Amino acid sequence: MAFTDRSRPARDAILAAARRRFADEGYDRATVRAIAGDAGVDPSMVIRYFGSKRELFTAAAEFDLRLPDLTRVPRADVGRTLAEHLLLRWGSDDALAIMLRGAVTDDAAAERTREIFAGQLLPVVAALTGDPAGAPERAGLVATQALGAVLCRYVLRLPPVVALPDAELVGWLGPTLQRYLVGER
Amino acid sequence: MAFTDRSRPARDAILAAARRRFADEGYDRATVRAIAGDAGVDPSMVIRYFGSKRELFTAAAEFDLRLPDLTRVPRADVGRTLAEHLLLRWGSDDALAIMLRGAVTDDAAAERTREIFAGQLLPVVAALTGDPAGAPERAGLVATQALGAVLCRYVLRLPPVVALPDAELVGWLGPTLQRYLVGER
DNA sequence: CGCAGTTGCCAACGCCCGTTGGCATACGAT
DNA sequence: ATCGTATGCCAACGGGCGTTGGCAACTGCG
Repeated sequence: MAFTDRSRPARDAILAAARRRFADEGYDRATVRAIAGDAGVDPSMVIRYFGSKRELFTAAAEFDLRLPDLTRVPRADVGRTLAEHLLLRWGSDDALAIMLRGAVTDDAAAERTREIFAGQLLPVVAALTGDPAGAPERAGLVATQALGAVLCRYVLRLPPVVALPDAELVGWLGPTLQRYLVGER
Repeated sequence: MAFTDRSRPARDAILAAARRRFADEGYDRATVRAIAGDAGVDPSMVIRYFGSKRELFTAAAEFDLRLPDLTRVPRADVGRTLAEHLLLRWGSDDALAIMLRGAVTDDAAAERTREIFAGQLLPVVAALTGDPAGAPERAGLVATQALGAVLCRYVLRLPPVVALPDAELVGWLGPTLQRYLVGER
């Protein structure tokens, strides 16, 4: 069975609703029925169009972090540039919340997170550093600080971290990322 | 209804099994039935002794991070000391995994995390810094790095972060925490 | 026009969940 | 020894879940 353009609005609505629900509630709590309700669609259509709840999640968790090419910014600014990008772009988007909430809940989603890490963050770091052997380690360190910040700010909502203005947070995190990216070992 | 010492072994077994399950699977996936099975007990006993699944979680998530008194270590070593404590103590324990997995899944658990943050980490930081107004901000920053490291290492299991030896990880994270704790703003 | 195939809706299935109530059994205070 | 009560087990409940199959309505191609 194939799908025609006629069902595009429905499929798009389902995907949008799924992203919102998965981001807000995580994999387990976001129910197919609720997603269908948000999308104004029957639950059975969700299964028809996406196969299963898990496949729907996979489709919803497909995203491009669009990391900047750090080789094109002055070497002294790479930490700040990355921090800005992570907090401003990822913060406003649901992408990272989906990723975190899903990854913590679901093993398949955790695997997906590792893929995104290996496929998107690691290459950027590897291209930047003159230390190819140390690239995975450096990328991992960057992840600890970047994901930790997103976690505390957008998922746990720790009050002082939420209250901190973007610029100030970038001011703190930038040097940390700078050191992890290109600092001495 | 009160409980006698006779049921202590059962209650302890339930609590231990709950900690393991909540840490491994998060709040939603850890079922009362599975916990009871692990503890060698009927599911109904879990409810009888703890009231409900949520109350069981609350009991299981009750823990003391036993943060060191940083005012008793040389000021230059506070970052490294804290990093060591977080990774070595929290890493070997299930406590933080319960906290993270629960907090991401469940609103009540997220609130609990905020309480632990405010009740245990913040005072340590406040006692340390000469900058009382900046203490919450500094504690928040420490949380981003510390929880991020635990997240990447023990929950997401990012390979490079898992592979990094404890000592080396402490070597990277120590200076970061040092700057957040007592560095210039 | 006729027909194959997509769409949408409805009802239902089977499953597992947290939770409850009842009923023997074993204890411990009196 | 007796009795109140805590313990343990069993069976069941109501409910929500993901998923399935069938059936009407509509579409677009020949």
